[in-house]
Amino acid sequence: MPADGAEHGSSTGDGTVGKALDVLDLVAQSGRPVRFSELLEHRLFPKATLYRFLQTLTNQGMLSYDSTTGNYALGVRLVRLAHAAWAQSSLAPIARPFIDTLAAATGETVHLAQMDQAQVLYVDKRNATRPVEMYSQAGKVGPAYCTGVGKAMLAFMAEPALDAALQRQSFHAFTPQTLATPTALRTELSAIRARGYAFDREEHEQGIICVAVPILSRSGQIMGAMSVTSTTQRTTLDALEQQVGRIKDCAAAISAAAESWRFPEQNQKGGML
Amino acid sequence: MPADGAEHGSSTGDGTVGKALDVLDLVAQSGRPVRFSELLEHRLFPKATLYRFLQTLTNQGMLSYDSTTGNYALGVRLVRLAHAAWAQSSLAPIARPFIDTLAAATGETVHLAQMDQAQVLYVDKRNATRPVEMYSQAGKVGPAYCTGVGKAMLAFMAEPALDAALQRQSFHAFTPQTLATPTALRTELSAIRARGYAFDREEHEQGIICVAVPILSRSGQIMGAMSVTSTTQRTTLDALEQQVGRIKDCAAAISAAAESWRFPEQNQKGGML
DNA sequence: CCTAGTGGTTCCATTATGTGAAACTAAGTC
DNA sequence: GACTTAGTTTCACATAATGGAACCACTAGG
Repeated sequence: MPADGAEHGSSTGDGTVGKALDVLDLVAQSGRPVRFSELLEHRLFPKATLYRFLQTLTNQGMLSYDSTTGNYALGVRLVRLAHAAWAQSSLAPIARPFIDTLAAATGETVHLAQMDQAQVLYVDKRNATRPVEMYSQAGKVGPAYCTGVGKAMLAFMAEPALDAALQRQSFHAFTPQTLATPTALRTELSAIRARGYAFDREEHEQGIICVAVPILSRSGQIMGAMSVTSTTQRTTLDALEQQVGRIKDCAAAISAAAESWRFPEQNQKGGML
Repeated sequence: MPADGAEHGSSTGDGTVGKALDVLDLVAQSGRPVRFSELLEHRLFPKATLYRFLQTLTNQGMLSYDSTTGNYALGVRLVRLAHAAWAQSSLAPIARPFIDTLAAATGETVHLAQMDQAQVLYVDKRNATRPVEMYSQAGKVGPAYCTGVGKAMLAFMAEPALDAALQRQSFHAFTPQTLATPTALRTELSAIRARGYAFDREEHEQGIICVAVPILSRSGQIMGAMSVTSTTQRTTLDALEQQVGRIKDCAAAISAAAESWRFPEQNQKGGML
């Protein structure tokens, strides 16, 4: 019984379906339409096997195939599925109004993120100046160990899941400030847990700082995190920290909204809240 | 669920992977987190089989499972994949600047759509007057036979594909103006082919009109379509038709951009354009 | 306390399915 | 015309999916 934690087998784990999804990832990772032979070079599967997977996935609309160039690309069916995923499994639709308000109030960039495969997945973003850019921004992934939202979420994960997640961090030192070892990170995480929110002290990108708070369910489960981000030119960490009350209020509001959400249709049966 | 459009390729066709994806669709269709038993009621698979698929998909992050409520929902991994799909297989990223310009110039709503499983998939949208509401629109699907973009694309499809697509239209008469038979539609399609662009004469929604043009590749392949949409209150079809030159220019520009795109990295090897 | 019912999980013999080396075709190249 | 390189098909074989049935874990009711 795989509890709902942030645990994913990923690597060619569960049977045929898992393998097929690996192929999907392979195409996604390459970031552009790719030829059969290019995919083959990853040595993930033998020729015939890979071929069969590509056929199947194309058939299913998960991949598209351009017969003139011989290129495989991710299929539009994914966009359709993602639309549904977005609506039902991410915090984004619930959080939207709150994030709008926060972005307007702070005048800074606001990120909403969730955990996916031990990485940070940005599910929404408000850039005070520019309007939102759908899948171009949302859907992006980033490292967990060196971003504000990432650390905020890690800090409030249960031990077994946390352990698994830490195992999968790359601990690449993007900047001199990056906490590039598991121990350093663990120390930081308990500080965050005590403090209730996290900082990004230019750990991922030079000049970029943020303050991030976790979004917890009533039962204490980590659902996501949000951050207010800025640059060292525009402001300081201390100044950002002034906003923390506001941000926590916003997170609490999102959490409450998510709680009472519990999906309309469902209540008709039995109010098992 | 048979509101509009055609049933999609469910058919439980290609092996295990296809079946697993059907389960994914099942969850997507329900539009909210669902219980095991609810999914079971669709009688798509026997108990044990369905259970195994849900396990696998959850493991893979394609579904998420909330252990407190026992609900399955679409997983965030889909959002990540969609991000990639968006970037590599849809016209949206290429078309964006052109669409921006067009929306600004016309002051009307602009849609960018592609064909997915014989239905129209909106991959981008600009609403000139109000702030952009892309989240709610991009990823949405609509019927092909009674929308401007749908007809524009159908009109320029090759016969075998067109035939298959028509087979899958529901031909539900949304309004009195809807072309609700294959023959009526085919007549309209050849008119569109001759004219070079399509109208929507309140065929899908009362009061909504649009003019749509196909986006064709150099080789004549249909890549997508775009439309300028308005209401009968604000304007008339004749007035919209005035814009057609502008729209066609925009479509041509997008096509050209897509052509020259051909994905950077790729040219290094052999210029097989 | 027992019994029936519901919703979910696990077993395991059966067999369908996926597997992949190798053979084959198509299209260039020298 | 011999020689690559890229993609497709075949087929004997073994793995992996299948699903009926048994098995919990609860809850309700008697």
